[in-house]
Amino acid sequence: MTESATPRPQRADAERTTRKILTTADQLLGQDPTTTLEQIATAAGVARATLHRRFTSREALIEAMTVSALTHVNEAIEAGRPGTAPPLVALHQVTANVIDVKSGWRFTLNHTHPASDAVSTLQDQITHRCLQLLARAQQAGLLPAETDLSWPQRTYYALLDIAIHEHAEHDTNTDELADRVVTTLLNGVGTRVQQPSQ
Amino acid sequence: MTESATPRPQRADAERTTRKILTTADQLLGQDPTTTLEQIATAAGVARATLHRRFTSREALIEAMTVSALTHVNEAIEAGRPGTAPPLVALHQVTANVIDVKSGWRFTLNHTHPASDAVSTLQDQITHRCLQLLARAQQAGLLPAETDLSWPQRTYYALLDIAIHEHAEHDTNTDELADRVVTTLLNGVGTRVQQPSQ
DNA sequence: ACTATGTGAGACATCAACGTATCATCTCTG
DNA sequence: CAGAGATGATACGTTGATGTCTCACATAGT
Repeated sequence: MTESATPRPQRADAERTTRKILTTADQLLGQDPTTTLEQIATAAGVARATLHRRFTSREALIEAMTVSALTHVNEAIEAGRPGTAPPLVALHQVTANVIDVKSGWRFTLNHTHPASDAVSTLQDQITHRCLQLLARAQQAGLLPAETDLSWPQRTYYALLDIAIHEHAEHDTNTDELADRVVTTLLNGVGTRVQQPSQ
Repeated sequence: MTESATPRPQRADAERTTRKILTTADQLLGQDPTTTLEQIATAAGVARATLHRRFTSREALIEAMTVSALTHVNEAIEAGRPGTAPPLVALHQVTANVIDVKSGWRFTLNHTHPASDAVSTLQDQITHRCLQLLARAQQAGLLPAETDLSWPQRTYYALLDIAIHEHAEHDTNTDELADRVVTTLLNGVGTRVQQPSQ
């Protein structure tokens, strides 16, 4: 399912260039969404013409970035075995993997772009896997049985974002961050016992 | 401290226009950061020339938006008496107020702009008040004593963002959202509360 | 009612980003 | 090695956002 149906196999050379452009673009656009295509090309070490040869327009570039990023995230999630490993284990593993991958796609994955069909398919897959994992956690008694999972999901996403930020800024260890995310998700940041105030 | 040192008092008429431009700009830029000044002007019901008269450039507009938004947030926080009310009460009240205000400044408050001196002053005030509130919560035993407050702070911000999103999308009741934010912040979404054994 | 101030409409100039095309040169792939 | 493919450099045309200016008209504030 990876690249079985490619009509024209791209030259290895070119593929590297494409990847370089995509990652560089995310990096620059993350700092400033109005970054010029020329700036992106220069930073990627290619001529502006080359960038235009690959991506007919800015939109096309962002679309490609989105597809690439979502694909990587999907793979990262899948590598955590969210459907089979014990919920707590899967939760940690998936979290760690996603933190690593998402750190490289901070712009692409944060702004909600118009979403083509290819993109929304990938997004649905991610959402589905996430909800599946949370549901399994729920069945295992980690989450209250009657809870609507959308709030936990949003919370999980938000905590992931924090962790990704920390990861990118301070190079904090991924596993430590994953642990903090999972712990905070399940237990919050408060003290365990309800204290008699004062 | 509001407008004591204004050299030329703006006409009431004009002030309304200014406000309208600022809020409209946030709304449109939130949907698409590349929105044209002309689109903003049109949506605000003014001529493009008028917008240019008020704000010499796009940068100046965003700067003004930022100052305005941060000022409102500051007031919203202050209205929750974060320094004097009982921590849990203040936490809820501040949260509710901020949700309401921030809902109207989703673009401005989400992108980290270059930060002028005026802006960073306001940001510092906000950060300070937030940390002050969390520290009081910590002293009251709501947070573990030895914890570094930066993670709770980030978590709080993130949960606020979720709530604001919900508020803007589904018109969910502010107090309900504030409650959910505070509860999630302190307890997480897991089933941990009354489960001493098993 | 009078005046300073704000506004809309439109014309105008500018400029940077974008997109395309060409050609010489290089590099992969078989 | 040979040819197909990829790239860099450069030039060119187009477009749209931006910023400025003018003038007639409206509106607020007194």
